[in-house]
Amino acid sequence: MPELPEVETIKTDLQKIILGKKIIQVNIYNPKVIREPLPAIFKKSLEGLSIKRILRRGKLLILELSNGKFLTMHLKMTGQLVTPGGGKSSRVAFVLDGGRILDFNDQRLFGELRLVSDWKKLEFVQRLGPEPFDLTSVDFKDMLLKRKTEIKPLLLDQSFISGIGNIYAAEILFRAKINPQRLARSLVKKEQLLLYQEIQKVLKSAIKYGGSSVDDYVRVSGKNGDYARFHRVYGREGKPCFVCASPIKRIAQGGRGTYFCPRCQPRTF
DNA sequence: AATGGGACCTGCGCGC
DNA sequence: TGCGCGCAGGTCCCAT
Repeated sequence: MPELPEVETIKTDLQKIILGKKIIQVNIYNPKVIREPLPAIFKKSLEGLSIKRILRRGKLLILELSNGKFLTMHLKMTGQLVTPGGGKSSRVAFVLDGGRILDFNDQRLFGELRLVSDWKKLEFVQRLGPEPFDLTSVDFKDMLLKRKTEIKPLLLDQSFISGIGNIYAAEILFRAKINPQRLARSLVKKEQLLLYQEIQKVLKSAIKYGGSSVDDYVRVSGKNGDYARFHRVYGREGKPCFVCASPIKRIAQGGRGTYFCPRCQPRTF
């Protein structure tokens, strides 16, 4: 799915298109993605409301509505928000005033839509760690020292830091020249700072280029994000490292693929 | 606290 | 062409 840069891109795309628009009709093609309230209530409550503000927290997208409630959307692995609608894996369609249709597509049905009175009270949100751009390097260093885990799975842990997913964890560690299996608390000061800086740089740059279209992710217009061409390791198993030409390696960590360059990111313990 | 496994789902690409 | 397997951007839940 969309990680922070993709959700941020969708947020700004949506702001240009649906801000202030009224939701005329909600068509539910697969009720599974509606987590609360019951689908019929969800539909009825939303119809007639307009969209006041669009926010993001971690990988969660939040639409503030004219009655003060919030529509939260988590795209998980394959969720998309696209207009015009009509996609084949459309699960919910929002018909807006003016006739525009915003589709929530989700091939794998992991995505979650909720209509709630306070998004900040969601358990999922309560557990989220800091936003990367709100975090200071001093705090980040402290956080690293407290953790005994391998650094790569830690970057994926949304209660540690929110918004980083499998692609950007790999890209960030490559640029910081840190082996993904290093223990968080084993990083020396210089590495801690470099990691902090690369988190900021990679995420900002990915936002600037509209995110990474690897599998399903597309922008609201249906067009691809443009950051994948800057990927240096993700999905490049066996291919030569752009820096040193050694083959990129893939290992499993916590059941997920990790890509890295064994030469640029050596295991120095 | 941390780690490992499986679950939730659908679809794609690969080797045979 | 068909089949079985591994894999996929995320998160939750359970067991150890």
